[in-house]
Amino acid sequence: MTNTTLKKISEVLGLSISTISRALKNHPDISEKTKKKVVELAKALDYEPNASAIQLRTQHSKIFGLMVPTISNFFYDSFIASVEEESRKEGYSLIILQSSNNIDIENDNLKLCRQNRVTGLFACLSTGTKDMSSFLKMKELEIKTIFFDIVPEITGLNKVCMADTSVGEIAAEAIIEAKKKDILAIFGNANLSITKKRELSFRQFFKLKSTATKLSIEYALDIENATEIALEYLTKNKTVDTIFCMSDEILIGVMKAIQKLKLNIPSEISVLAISNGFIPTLFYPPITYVETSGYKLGKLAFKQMMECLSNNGTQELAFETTVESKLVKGGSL
Amino acid sequence: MTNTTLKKISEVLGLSISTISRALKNHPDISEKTKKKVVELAKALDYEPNASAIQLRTQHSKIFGLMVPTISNFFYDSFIASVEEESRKEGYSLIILQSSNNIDIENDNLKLCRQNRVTGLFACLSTGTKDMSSFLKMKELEIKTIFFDIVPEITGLNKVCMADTSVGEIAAEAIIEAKKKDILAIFGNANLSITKKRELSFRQFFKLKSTATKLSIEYALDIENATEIALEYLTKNKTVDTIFCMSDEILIGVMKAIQKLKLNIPSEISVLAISNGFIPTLFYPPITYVETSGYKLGKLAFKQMMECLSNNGTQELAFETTVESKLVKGGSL
DNA sequence: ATAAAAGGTGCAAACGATTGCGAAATGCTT
DNA sequence: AAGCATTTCGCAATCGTTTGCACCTTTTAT
Repeated sequence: MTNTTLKKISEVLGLSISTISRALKNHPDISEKTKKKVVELAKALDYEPNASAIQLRTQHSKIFGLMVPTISNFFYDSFIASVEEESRKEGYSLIILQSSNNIDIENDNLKLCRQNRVTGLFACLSTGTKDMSSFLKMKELEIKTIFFDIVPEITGLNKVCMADTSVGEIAAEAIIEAKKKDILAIFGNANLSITKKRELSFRQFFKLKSTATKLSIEYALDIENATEIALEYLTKNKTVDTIFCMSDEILIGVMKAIQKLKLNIPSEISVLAISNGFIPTLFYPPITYVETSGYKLGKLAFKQMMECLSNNGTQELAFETTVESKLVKGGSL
Repeated sequence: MTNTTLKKISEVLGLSISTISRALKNHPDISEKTKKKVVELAKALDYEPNASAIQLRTQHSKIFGLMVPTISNFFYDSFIASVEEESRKEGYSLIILQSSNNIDIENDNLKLCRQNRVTGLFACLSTGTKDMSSFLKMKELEIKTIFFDIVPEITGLNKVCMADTSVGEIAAEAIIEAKKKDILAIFGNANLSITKKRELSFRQFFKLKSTATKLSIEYALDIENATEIALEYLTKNKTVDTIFCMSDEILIGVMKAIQKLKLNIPSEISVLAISNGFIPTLFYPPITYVETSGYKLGKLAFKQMMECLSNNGTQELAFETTVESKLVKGGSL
């Protein structure tokens, strides 16, 4: 029962609740003298406003939701960390949710967000999400949603992504510049738009700039699968001089194969990855990678969220923005 | 304005708000016929209770807070993922907070938890936390707090930890069994109780079981520092046959040194780590490690939280529980 | 037939804060 | 000293839900 409320303060001071409320908000109606008294007592009594009451009254929650397929992921955890930082600065709390790539859980999570009347939602779609109706329901409730990384294909929504097209091109350009001739490129889930974009731009850049390069494309389901693919190419087909990895998972799988075969990087095999930047530095020489920063994407997503919120009422804008990427040279290419 | 409330339902049905409320909660006072009508309309109107209103009325939030020094960490992210899973099952939401090892932020975060009237808090102390008063304030407000991983030294609090003593012993035992004779053991921040426990038990086990072993102890501040230390020992002092790493960070640093020197594992140098299990598998051969599972710790912490909550009122119990650990053999020892 | 006991429902207060509006108190003008 | 503006504050409704209590029907017992 140590909870201090406006009422308690008002009783002690013999003032009305509304006066206390206004004094604490520095309302011009209240005299400096009163304000001072109130603020001092509030501090002494450790007054902390009840968020539920405020939310109920103002219909405004100071809470954001953030849903990812999984928290344990180099990209997402830095994204989360980034958004959390900004949220705190703005006085918002963050409710974190994992969908585990399960559509039922995803919907449950959305419901939780609605029940908590979150002000906004940062959402990364789970792999299998086709039906966007739950998300559209958020829109009806005026819960601003920013989609990131894995985003719906329909238009008219707020989305932030890595500039996947340029990511593919940067990677291809780096390989061509290094004069590599026989490339094994391993991509992830072929159904995701992110994979499609990266692969298409990667391929097209080669077609455009270097006809002399041999390009083998494979898709890996997980780390083990990437290892298998790499092992097969590296043992059977000894001509491959470079392996391109679309993600950290694939890089990890490929590196297992390379270490197992005790191949020297880059003299015997070159490696290039698309990565958040952590995994590539675990190896020696560090792997050269095209940076896709969850941290930067988080900052962008947050910025966009704040714009959505400030742009309140007027017209319903929807942006699609991207984070540009760059090549970070290690010693593997 | 698509928000359905009890009031709206009551108006449509010509019943009172209280009847709707009770019908939806399956209260025995309400007739089956009425219940059916209400439930159906609620579904049709997509009724979703307003969490703020419920919290305000019941003084009970269905929200947990979870604070870690940083989200981007193999151990913490799996801990978070684990707690999130359980929370969802129980209908709780999770507010995630990072302290960034900054005491001011830590206090801000605690304040956020208080304002949101979280039901419980999972807290991992930041490195510099000496003053526990903010945490004790939580206790006054009857916010159940479970400390994990890095916990306060004072007693009478709920704590869950890895069984750090046995972790040290398991590691020492594995090294002795492998008949290693010249060990470099690198630990982390020497001020943390977790470091002290692990080091002490590690040391004592050697003193007890193997007097013939040479043991060099060092402390690394970060990844780079670990690399430096390892490089120095491995180049100057060629007799070291095993490196023990207290954490993933240190393992990463050490592996950089080993890869740089192109030393063969385990023929030229053996490695043993304490780890969550992810990093060790990135290398070939996989590193042998003593498992400290953030996932398991999360499950334990959650269980303890639920016990705290159910044990409501009666007596104020405080438990200190631990997760046992085990050796996971790779090929590095 | 009548009183008592269920059964079904509604009233109204409460949770803690915000806010439009009105009222009292003060100061100023002439 | 009377009138008016300004400053300072309180009243009361409201947000959506829960819940103790009272009320009105039925049914059941006598």
